Amino acid sequence: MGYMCDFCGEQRSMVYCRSDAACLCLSCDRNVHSANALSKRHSRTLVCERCNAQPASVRCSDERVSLCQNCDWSGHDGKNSTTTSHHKRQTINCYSGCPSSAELSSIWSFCMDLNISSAEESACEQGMGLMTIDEDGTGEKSGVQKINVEQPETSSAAQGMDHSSVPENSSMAKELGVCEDDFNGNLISDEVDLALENYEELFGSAFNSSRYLFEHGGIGSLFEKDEAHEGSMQQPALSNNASADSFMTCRTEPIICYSSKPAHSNISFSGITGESNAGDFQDCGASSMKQLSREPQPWCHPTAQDIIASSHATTRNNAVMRYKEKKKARKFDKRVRYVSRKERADVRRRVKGRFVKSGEAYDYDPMSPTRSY
DNA sequence: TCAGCGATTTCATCCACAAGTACCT
DNA sequence: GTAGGTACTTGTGGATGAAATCGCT
Repeated sequence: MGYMCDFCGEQRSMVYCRSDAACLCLSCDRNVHSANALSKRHSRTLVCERCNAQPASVRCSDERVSLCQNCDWSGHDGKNSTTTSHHKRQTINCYSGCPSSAELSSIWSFCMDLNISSAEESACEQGMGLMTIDEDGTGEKSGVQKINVEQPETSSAAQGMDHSSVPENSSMAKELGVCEDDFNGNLISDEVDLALENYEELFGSAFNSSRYLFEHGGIGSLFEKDEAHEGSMQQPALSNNASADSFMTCRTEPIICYSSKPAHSNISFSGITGESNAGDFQDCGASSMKQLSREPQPWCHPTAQDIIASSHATTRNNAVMRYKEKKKARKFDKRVRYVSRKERADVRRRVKGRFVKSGEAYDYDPMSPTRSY
């Protein structure tokens, strides 16, 4: 199972383009970003080798992996391991333009550590060799621009958010959109929507990988801190009285509302549109939750009431997280369903952004930015 | 604390037309 | 059941303006 290039789907993705929100192999990166002047300006960086979904911001020289901010936090926050927090980390610079692998090596001194197979490298290089790069005449071979990324704060500083900026508990819950159940205890979808958005804004890039979540202790691990803090097991749900601290200590967004009803019957996702297919619904829906609810949860205490309550809360939590993942993907990853139509639209002439009939006057031609009048 | 106002951001809309889909013969 | 023809629907991206939001007084 690899994390393949979003463009060719053949090579392993190495580079993350923020502008395109896409993970690309080196060859496609160079290919795509040599297409025009605008694409050349796209800021790219390595893709996180842990979650394979976010742009890497630091390189851990001890583990020899590139990590995004979230994975850096989770891996080096000193809570998982007292040793990892002392790992040496190096800022990963972004770049633009169309650098060769050699130039990338100059940008990233650790580039020699990258796990590029020789075959892959050669394939990429071969691909690069086939490309014609439109130089900008500055004498810079490929117009590569090195962009400094902000030095990530120390893990502890980053981890320990400035609580002074956090609203009061009640208002915090309101800020986060922690939903007030209606009289039936139902989750109000719009408020969930708001909650997730606000949470992302507050916490920066989201910790969005459920796979990672399960690999690192499962959902139960989310509440370990609460458990320790509270001294007793609480249901992993947050009521209106949920403390802000509990939000802050759970980066994995257990923004959920406890309901006495089965979770899957309460959640309606306003974000689901006509574009969503059946699989989308299933993905957010009850089937997986039913399955989860049958599975023993690690945090459950053996009272029947707790088991039922925790199970409901857990399924709801899981559903919200899955919904959040999907929403994030939907928000940042505009999906082109028909490439041919996109290609057509990309070359169409326009007047003030609107398509015009062929042969008529236009003020914008994507193929040659000239005017017909 | 609230209202008012300008600045900034977000989002829906428009356009032409090839491709996809549904229906009929 | 299959093939061909016709009519209708869908989906693309950039510019734009309306609406929402923000920040300041």
